[in-house]
Parts: sequence; structure tokens; C-alpha cells
Amino acid sequence: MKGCEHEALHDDLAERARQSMPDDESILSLAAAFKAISEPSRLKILFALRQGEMCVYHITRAVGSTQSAVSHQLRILREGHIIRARRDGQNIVYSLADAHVVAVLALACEHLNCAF
Amino acid sequence: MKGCEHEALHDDLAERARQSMPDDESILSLAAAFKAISEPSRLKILFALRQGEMCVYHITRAVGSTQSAVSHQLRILREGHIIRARRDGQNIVYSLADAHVVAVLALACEHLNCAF
DNA sequence: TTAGAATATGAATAAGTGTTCATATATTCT
DNA sequence: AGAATATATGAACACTTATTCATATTCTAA
Repeated sequence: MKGCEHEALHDDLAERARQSMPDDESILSLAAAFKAISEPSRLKILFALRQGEMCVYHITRAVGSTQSAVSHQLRILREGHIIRARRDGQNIVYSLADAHVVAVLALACEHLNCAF
Repeated sequence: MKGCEHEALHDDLAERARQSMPDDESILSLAAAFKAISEPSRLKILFALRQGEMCVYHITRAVGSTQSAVSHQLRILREGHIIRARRDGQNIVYSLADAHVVAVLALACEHLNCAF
């Protein structure tokens, strides 16, 4: 494999791309963030939280899953800085971390011609 | 588990969330799109393609992987409608599908306080 | 402080996924 | 047409991950 060498210009392009590549740590952080929102069960949680902050029980009802499964997923979303947790008495209330999350969801829906 | 029933208001919230939940097909499409951009190796390809369209050989060089691995990853990105393929003689030239991709990457970088 | 309720977590299992190796397909050149 | 090149693909293996079940933790109320 030698590539389209008739366009030596592209060798430069590849070299520039290699040099401007983010470091592994940044790539891993980005991957973790996207991975957090790339599972159907977690996406459902995010769509639920778009309606407003909710405790675990209500999230569980909104997405139609079990308490344990939701709790595990919430942890991943929390660690990916996609959602925030706040204690309110006996409950823990979750909400979307910031406007970026809503914006990314909106962009993706637009990208796929969804209606959300 | 009964939830924070002292705020009967949240029962309505959960119910509204349940009703406004996108259908499973939409959720799966979204998940597939995000999953496509949630792997370090594929993210590197996207960052490479931000420099401009490239053939497989140059992508391989830019990300420092093997031809086969890159080809498999390109398929996933293609099927997730993240990138476009176009034949140019003996080569296949890949490029980012649309501005949404760049925008999502930028938002995520902003979200994580990255510099890209 | 003890009982009860809401949420979190560890272990186990089942399903999904990335890479490698070998090979197939498609295109160009002679 | 045949050889050479660029890219794609199938199978296999290692690794990751989502869910379930049982249990732990953290808070409130009495």
C-alpha cells in the first residue's frame, strides 16, 4: 500500500494530521464522554432529564428499567460529566451537566433528521 | 422504592418524560451515531479528516494504525453516517459527512476544556 | 439509636466490540 | 486478458460492558 502518491500534497496532509493529533489523554477523555452517551439505556436517561431534574425513582419510571440498572448507568454518566447529582433529603436528584449536553443531542438529532 | 412522592409534581414530570421519549428506533440510531465516534481509534480518524479528505493509506499513516484496522473502523463511521466515501481511481477518499460532525467535536472539546 | 427507605455497589454472566490474519474485490496499467 | 495495487471483509480471539442479584451505604423519622 503506497497511497495516492501522485498527489504528494496528501503526504503533507497526512503528516500535518499526524502532528496536530490530540494527545492520547485528550482522545481518551473525548471517547469516554461520547461512550457515556452512546448506549440506548443512557440516552433514554438523558432524554428524560431534558424534562427537568429527577430522582432515581422517577428516572427509573421514565425509562422503564430497574433501579439497579439505572443506578449503574447514572454512575457512568456522572463520571463522564454528562449529568450532575445533588442530594435532596433521602433522594438524589439528577440533572444534565450543562448546555453542551443538550446542544450535542440537538445536533445529533438534526444530523439524523430526527424530530427531537 | 417510592420516589420523592412528597413532590407529586415529579410524578407528572416522569410521566411526561415517559411519553415524550423518542421511539426505540430513533434511540438506536442516535446510539449508533455516538457509538461510532466514541472509540479512540475512530476519533483519531475524525481528527485526521478535519485536515481535509484523505485516502485510506494516508489516514492509516495519520493515525498510526494498520490498513485492516482502519478499514474496519471506516466502515463503522460510514454506516453511522459520520463520514463519506468517494472513489478516486484506485483510491477511496474519505471526508467528514457534514458540519454537524465538526460541530459536535467542537462542543465536546469545549465541554471538556480541551484545546481542539 | 433503631427501623425503614432511597440509592449505590460488587460479583457474575451474557452480549458486544476491536484487532489481527488471511483472503476477496475492484481498479489501473501494460 | 493478466499482474499489480488499494481497499474491503470474514473469522477468531481477547477485551470490554450492560444487566441481574444480592447486599452495602446513607439518609430520615420515630
